[in-house]
Amino acid sequence: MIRDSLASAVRDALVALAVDPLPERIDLERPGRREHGDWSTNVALATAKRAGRNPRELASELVEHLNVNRPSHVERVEIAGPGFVNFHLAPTWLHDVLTDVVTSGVDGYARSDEGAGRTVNVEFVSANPTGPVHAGHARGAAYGDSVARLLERCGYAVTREFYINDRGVQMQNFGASLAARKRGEEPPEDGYHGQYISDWAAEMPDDADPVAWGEDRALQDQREALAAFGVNFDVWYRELSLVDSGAIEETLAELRSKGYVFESDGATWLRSTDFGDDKDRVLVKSDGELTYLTPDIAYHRDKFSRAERLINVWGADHHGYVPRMKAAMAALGHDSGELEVTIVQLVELLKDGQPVRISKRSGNLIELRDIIDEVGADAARLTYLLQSVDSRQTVDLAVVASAGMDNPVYYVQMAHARIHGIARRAVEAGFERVALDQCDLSLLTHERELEVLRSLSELPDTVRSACADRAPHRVTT
RNA sequence: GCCCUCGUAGCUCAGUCGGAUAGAGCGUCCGCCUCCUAAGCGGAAGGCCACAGGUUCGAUUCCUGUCGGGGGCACCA
Repeated sequence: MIRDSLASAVRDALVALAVDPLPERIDLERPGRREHGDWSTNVALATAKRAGRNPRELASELVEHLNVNRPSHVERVEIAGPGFVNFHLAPTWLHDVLTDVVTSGVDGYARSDEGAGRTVNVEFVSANPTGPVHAGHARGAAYGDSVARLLERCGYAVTREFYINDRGVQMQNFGASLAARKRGEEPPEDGYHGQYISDWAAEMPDDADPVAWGEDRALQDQREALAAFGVNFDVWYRELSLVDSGAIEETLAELRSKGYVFESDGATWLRSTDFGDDKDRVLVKSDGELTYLTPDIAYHRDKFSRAERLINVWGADHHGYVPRMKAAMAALGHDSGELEVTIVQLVELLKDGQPVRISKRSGNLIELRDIIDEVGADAARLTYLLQSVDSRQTVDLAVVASAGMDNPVYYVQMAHARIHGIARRAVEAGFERVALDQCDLSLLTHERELEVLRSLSELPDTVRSACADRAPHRVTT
């Protein structure tokens, strides 16, 4: 809105000043310092060189022209620094922002349609179906869901997907552990030893298949815990369904027909080094068993048949796995970039100031459910989203649960309470709320009022960039 | 050893396509309760952007190297 009108005014000025070539884009940004005005452009710096002009002179001519032909709301235009052009605006431009916010509403403001309905599949959490969702999954859950929400806000058609690794030796260990507890015995050495195994075994009917029953039990538990966390998946995709549908064989056949598969040492290999991987990878082991990779390739192939773009949210311990999956997708003919993998760094959980060691073997783990019980789903989610997933995060549960100013969650809650307090007072005092177009917006001149409006004016850009960079922490900070 | 990632205020962290005097919260210090939540508000101090080079009008940002933290390097999943 205001940005467009300023940009077109700048463009007109450049034309009037016979600048050639004209820049393909005119950037208008909000200066960090108030004295640099409300909006600023570096266009003189950016175009002077190619147009054979002196930046400072060009800027000064621009300023002169713009002060004569002032766009609406503009009070004055100034030159600053090496050639920045700064616009100082009347508060009325922020009043327009308020009108825009109110008419667009909660669901309409800061929404964009740049996704244009393109399909994106966001896969996250994907915990093994051998136990509850635990603290190690929580950050990825909050992040993945928030990225999905941002994408939806920007007009993409999003599928939230959970991949279930229900094939392989871990499931057998899990089933054996349940069966052992059911018989009143200790689980096998390489089995699962958590308390939940005993609890679930007690629920298990005598005639149930421990593996199949256990998977359903685990998934039910995961689904409930994630829902309580505000995370709901559209698709729960079972690895076993790839076996049933023949997708794995199809995938192997396609890779083979494209010439990227070879036999060596009795095993079947993917020549992933053709696509940037640092070594070739085994698809079928010499004993005839599939590696973990092979069904996973088939799974991603299937996802590509359902969405134009894939986003995977993986834990830091999987980052070495990224090049081979990208290589496999390239072998199947997909452009790099159509598969994005976001690596979420680990969270160190502090309880009573001490790091909590999580061990799945011994069953010493903090469940997602425990965190929700302790601090609440909203507080936990916001805490995870306050920081870029690129860096390791330390979460102190005592702080998240605390009612003090060192807890940002609490700060937000208090602001919310206060706003409602003001509204309540207004009602008690007999004020009646009227439509915005019956209000005298020119009364909004206090610096604090303008500050709020300025923040609101930035929200659409914030959401857009948070979406484009898959960085929900831009919205929360 | 190789690869990825991070290193910014006392602490926890932002910093968008390379831009102006590097920002926020907490903590610290100073001030403020006689009606909108003191569960609060206002103000101040606080920086070798890990280090060394390079690229250019300009580098916290891009490139190379060094140091330090974390992670990964299977015919495991």
